[in-house]
Amino acid sequence: MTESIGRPAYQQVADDLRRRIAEAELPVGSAIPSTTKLAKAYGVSITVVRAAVAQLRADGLVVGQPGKGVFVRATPNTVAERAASIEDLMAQVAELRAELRRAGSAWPDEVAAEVAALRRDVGLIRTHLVDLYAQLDRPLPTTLLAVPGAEGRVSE
Amino acid sequence: MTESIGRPAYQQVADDLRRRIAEAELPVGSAIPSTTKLAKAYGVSITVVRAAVAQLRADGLVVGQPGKGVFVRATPNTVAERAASIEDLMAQVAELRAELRRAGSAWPDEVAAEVAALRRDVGLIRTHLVDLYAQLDRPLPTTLLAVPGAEGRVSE
DNA sequence: GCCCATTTGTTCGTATGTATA
DNA sequence: TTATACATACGAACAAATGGG
Repeated sequence: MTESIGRPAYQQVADDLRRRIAEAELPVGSAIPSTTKLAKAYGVSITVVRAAVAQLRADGLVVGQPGKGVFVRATPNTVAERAASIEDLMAQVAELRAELRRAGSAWPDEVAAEVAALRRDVGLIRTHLVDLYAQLDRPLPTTLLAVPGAEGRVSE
Repeated sequence: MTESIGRPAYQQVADDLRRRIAEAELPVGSAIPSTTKLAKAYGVSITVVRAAVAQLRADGLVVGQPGKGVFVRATPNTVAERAASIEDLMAQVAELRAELRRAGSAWPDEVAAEVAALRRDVGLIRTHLVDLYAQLDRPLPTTLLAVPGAEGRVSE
């Protein structure tokens, strides 16, 4: 109606709600307007609002409680902030590896095996994260690429 | 018949389609039956079928082409691979912590602190991956949801 | 405790637009 | 051109949960 662009109405509503959540106009923990209120505010039908909210719910941004409302669960831009935690994790792994090398043979063999398996899985996760960033059409954080953790040679 | 359980009809249809895709009854690359055929086959309305297919599409299992059909894009196992690695990583961390507790004083304190920090960051990584899946219009792999001790609480 | 308005979640039917064959 | 099929959008109805009176 108001928009004549090709993008579907329910996605436009979902995008606007994502923006309002990101800009803290709809803070985390608060309830978004009800379905009927959103329909009147955006000038669309109930079906369009339901489709938009269903998309946000599928994304995990909001969670609905029957009889109460739909509440904001997280913000879309927390992803970029949490990307730093990856860097921290890699640093922790590197530190742990250094500690392991320093301790040398004082460590039980089975524990060394556990740590090795842990390192392997972290590398796997890193690979998957790279793939996910690629699918997001978002540049991979340089800190994630610069991590040399994938190639740790412990005397084994 | 299938209404004996409280699970919604569209989720039951989605579950059955996932099973048929996983068992290669609907191979990757092939087209699933049309909306009307599925509605008649399952004895439900068009709306239910469309909701089920929309869920599969959000999970990245199928992709729809207007005028042609809905084609299988991947198997649930493939999609669940990334989530499974998370599960393994968390299991490894749990095992490592158990080993740490068993070894007792044999472990240096600084290493114990590193492992604790590592465990904290693994939880952060999990939430990070959840958000990445959200931005990919894929809500959550079911295996990731089924992770034991999956508290949706981010310390916030 | 009971009734009632509100809200979400689900389901139904139908109509229109667009793409494919 | 006609037919099929998906995507979107409209309206309507019911159940369940919540909260106020």
